[in-house]
Amino acid sequence: MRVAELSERLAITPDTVRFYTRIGFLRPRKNPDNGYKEYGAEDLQRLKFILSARGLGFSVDDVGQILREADQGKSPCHATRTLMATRLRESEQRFREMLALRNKMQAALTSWETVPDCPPSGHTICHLIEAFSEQEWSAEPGLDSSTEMDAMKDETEAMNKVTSKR
Amino acid sequence: MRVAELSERLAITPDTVRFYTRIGFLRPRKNPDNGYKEYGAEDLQRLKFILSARGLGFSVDDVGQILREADQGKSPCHATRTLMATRLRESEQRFREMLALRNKMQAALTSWETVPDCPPSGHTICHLIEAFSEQEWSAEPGLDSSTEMDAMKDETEAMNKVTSKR
DNA sequence: GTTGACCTGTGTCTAGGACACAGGTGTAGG
DNA sequence: CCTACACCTGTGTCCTAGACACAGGTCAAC
Ligand SMILES: [Zn+2]
Ligand SMILES: [Zn+2]
Ligand SMILES: [Zn+2]
Ligand SMILES: [Zn+2]
Repeated sequence: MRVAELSERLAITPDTVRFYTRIGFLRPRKNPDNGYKEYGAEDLQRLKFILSARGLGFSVDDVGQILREADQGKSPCHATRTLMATRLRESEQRFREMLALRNKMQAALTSWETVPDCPPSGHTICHLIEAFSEQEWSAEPGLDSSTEMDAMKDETEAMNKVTSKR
Repeated sequence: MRVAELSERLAITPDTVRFYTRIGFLRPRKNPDNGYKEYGAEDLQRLKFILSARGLGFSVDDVGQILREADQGKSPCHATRTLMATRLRESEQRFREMLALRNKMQAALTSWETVPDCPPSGHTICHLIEAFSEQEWSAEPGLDSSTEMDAMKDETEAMNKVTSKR
């Protein structure tokens, strides 16, 4: 099996296979005739595992850690649990930030609907952006993350509703 | 004003100022005595603008486009509106993906609570990951994004509730 | 003059591949 | 046997948005 066949089998690009080869996750043997890399059944299994782990939110570094532990004959399960817990926490964090940003973007775009294009005067660069940011700095004096917390609560409710719906 | 003072004024790191200088967004004059970069009032204004735009979700490239247009004397408002609309759509997309991933991560971590650590057998790498992914592949046969759509609807409802709460 | 704290510009690094490119391989036709 | 041409391969570089390391310069105190 060469890169093309392996990548076709798992519905990924050859570049992804090359990448995991480059960082040492796959160990093909080098065909001495043409210098091409020949992948075996073990590489196929490893690549499947890598893709599964990546799809679950593990970083490439995490996968490397797990693979290394497994290669040494140790059970990587503890690392798996710990890393997943960490990644999930990080995910929540970014999720929260994205939610706040998304709301801000929507608010900006909506508020711009009633504002005409600003002429290119010298004392501003783009009034739309500058005005919205200024207004945001001056307004919302007591917004100490309590509304964010409410947002997160509603989020979670919605998500649980969805999850239990299956 | 040198990097330190400028960065201190806007509560950012000197590296950020250096970065925007490196890519040409700021144009300090070079002090011939010591080679240090001297920033003026215009740089301060531009940097404020850059930070506002970045905080609204524009990419650095977007900001460059807007700045270039403004420098040419043209009104960048149209570009601002168009780019923001695009960034908002992208944001929704990533938001949806993050939501799905987050649910998957939670489901995995929960399901692992009732499973013991797998011994390091030769035919698997980490049973936790492989079993969960397999189960996921085999289950959910008719999940053609309709449930995801429902999720998005609930998301939007929750968000609107939050937004209107202010 | 010298010590030492601080400051500066430049080069390199990050994650996860995507992309460009020069050259090799294989096969069909002549 | 040789060539044309499509496809394939490995390697090097690029992307975000800055963060970090580091050698050397600057400035005030002593
Ligand atoms: Zn004005
Ligand atoms: Zn404008
Ligand atoms: Zn087993
Ligand atoms: Zn395991």
